[in-house]
Amino acid sequence: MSNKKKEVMRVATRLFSELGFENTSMAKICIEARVSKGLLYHHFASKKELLRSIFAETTKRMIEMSDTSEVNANPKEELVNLIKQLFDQLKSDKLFFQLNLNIMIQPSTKNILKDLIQERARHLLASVKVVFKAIDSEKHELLSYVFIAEIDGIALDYLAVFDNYPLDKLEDHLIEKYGK
Amino acid sequence: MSNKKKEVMRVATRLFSELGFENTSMAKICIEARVSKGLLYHHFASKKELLRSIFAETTKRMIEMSDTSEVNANPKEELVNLIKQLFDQLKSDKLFFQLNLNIMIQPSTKNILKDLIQERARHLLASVKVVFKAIDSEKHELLSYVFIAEIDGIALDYLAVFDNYPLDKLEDHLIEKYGK
Amino acid sequence: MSNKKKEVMRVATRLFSELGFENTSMAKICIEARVSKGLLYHHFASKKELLRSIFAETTKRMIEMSDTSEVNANPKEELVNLIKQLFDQLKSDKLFFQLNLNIMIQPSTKNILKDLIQERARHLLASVKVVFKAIDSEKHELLSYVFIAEIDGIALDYLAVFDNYPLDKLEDHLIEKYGK
Amino acid sequence: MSNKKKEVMRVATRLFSELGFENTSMAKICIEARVSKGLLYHHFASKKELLRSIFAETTKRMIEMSDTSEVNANPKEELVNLIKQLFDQLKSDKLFFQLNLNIMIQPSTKNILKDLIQERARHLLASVKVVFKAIDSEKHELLSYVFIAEIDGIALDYLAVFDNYPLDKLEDHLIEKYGK
DNA sequence: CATGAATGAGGCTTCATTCAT
DNA sequence: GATGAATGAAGCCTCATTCAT
Repeated sequence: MSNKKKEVMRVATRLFSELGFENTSMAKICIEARVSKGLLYHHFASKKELLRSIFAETTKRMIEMSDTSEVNANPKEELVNLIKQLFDQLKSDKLFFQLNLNIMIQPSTKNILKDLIQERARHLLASVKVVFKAIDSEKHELLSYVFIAEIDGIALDYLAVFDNYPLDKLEDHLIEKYGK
Repeated sequence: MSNKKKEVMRVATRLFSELGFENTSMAKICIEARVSKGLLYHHFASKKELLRSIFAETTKRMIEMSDTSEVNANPKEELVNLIKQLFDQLKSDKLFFQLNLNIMIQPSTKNILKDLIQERARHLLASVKVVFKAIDSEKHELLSYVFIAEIDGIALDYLAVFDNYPLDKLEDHLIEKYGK
Repeated sequence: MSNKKKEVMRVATRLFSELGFENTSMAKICIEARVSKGLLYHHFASKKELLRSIFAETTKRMIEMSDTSEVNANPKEELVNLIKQLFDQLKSDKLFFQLNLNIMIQPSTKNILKDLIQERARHLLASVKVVFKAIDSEKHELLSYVFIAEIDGIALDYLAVFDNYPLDKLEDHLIEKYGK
Repeated sequence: MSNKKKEVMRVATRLFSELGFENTSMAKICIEARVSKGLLYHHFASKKELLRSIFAETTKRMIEMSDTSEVNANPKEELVNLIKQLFDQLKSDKLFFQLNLNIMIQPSTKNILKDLIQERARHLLASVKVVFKAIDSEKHELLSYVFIAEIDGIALDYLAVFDNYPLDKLEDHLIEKYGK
């Protein structure tokens, strides 16, 4: 991928995160990426396609990351590691999580990304299920949904609902709960 | 409040939910509410004010509802009732929940509603705390945050992430977990 | 119809004629009509609708004109009058005829106006048929088509094909031919 | 002329016909002709030049065709043959005629082709005059103009004005009229 | 001959908001 | 309370053309 194309995606990701998809104009992206409108549309057919490219790229990276994480002998340890990893990301890249929540909820962007969201969700669920199957094979599906809901809910409350959210205490709580 | 003003709020709520705040024009609201632009701006100083009015009205209704729910002798029963009530609402008024998630996450609308969101969150947290205090006075704050995160996460996953979300199974699971 | 709306139609008609539909920007129409873009779109939903309005208005005027022309006792005299009238218009309002040829041939505009063109053509044919029926009841349909083709062909050749077109000689020729 | 250059002209002719000159982008021509933009501009200095090339090529073919038609002893038979030939072309290649009408009337394209249109018109008139001179030497010029107007008008009405145009009946009529 | 990244002006349209009536 | 004409900035996107490779 050409340098300028990458730079456009970088800038667009940041602006979509900070301002929201609808409030980020293609013109602003061009200016900040130091690129002409023509070039932007040379690489991305539309604003929607740009969003889809960003979302797909992100999903790809997520999947790669989870796939390369070594399979641990102990599933509970694995869960704890997963929790730590998620909370680290949440702390270090608030904007990125906000963007992802954002575009999955906003009706317009949600429709644009319908298929990609499904794909990502399926993959995430499958990954978590593998771990829970080793812990409780009977209720592993339900437990996976609960686990994901807890993480998503914490992210949502942390990013969008509460001021002074006790993120660290919640992390400790989850680690204790799932690590036994 | 005049009939036309109410109708405007009704229509705006629906359109904001269906299309998102940024994708709903004042013109569309006027047309669907059968009201002139002049009248709309007579009642609401701006689009932001309209959104704030809707959000505030919703918060007011939420608070009234939780305040009128009789104080139950048994806190666990109370929790179960709360869970049932929340899931019922979630099932019967998806769009409304979507709107609320939406505007709390979207950077632009979030800023418009900053104070109102805080107020609502504080109230919600306080209500839940009261219940958990009766169950486990030591960790009641943390448990309240977890409880809210679970509800929010389930709503989020149900509305925006998964297809075929097993909402009923999750409800049963929560009822069993919190009702002991 | 408000003054500004009429002015927009006047200006647009002139510019479409002079420059062609595709080469007339909405911005130019606004500037020359001294009207804001917002107002233009308040009155006309799109550039296509503006064109349709102009075409429909023109058709209306044409039909009114031909309907009010007194029914002449002598059909041949009537034909001669019709010819004179058409040539007068052709000479006095070249641009207007050019616009009409233009938009009926250009594929994009033709599609926009499909129904209106059909309607106008039907009316014109019917009017001419009435006259020819009184002259030659057997072949009146065919003769009407030929007559219209001659007029249209002359207009086309005069406006778009030949330099120094002998318009007056052709008028005299037609008058003699059809007036016997 | 290289294969790719020919292919570009073929594709451009078709697209100009189907969509109109203004609505056909150079990019689209490149895609459909499977040619890069660089190559297109290597062969044609500009979009205008491409149009001129197409128009000139067409004129050349027209002239060759009429020149190779053997000089017939009988001018009336020659006229009838000419009529048949024109109607055949009109039926078999509607789009091509539409393009030619199109670009001769559209103000922008008309200006681009001014000289080429004149040249073609002069040639056509001269050819027709030769035939009519043999029939009626006194009024041959006027009759030539009328004949051309009839053909052009019929083409125009057939292609752009009427639905269900009785093209065959008009052909028969002309054949009878001019063949005596 | 051939490619495709890159430009920047300009096109159509939408929109929140104001104001005279 | 109520109407709708009017504004002008800004948004997404298209396009002919150039140029380094």
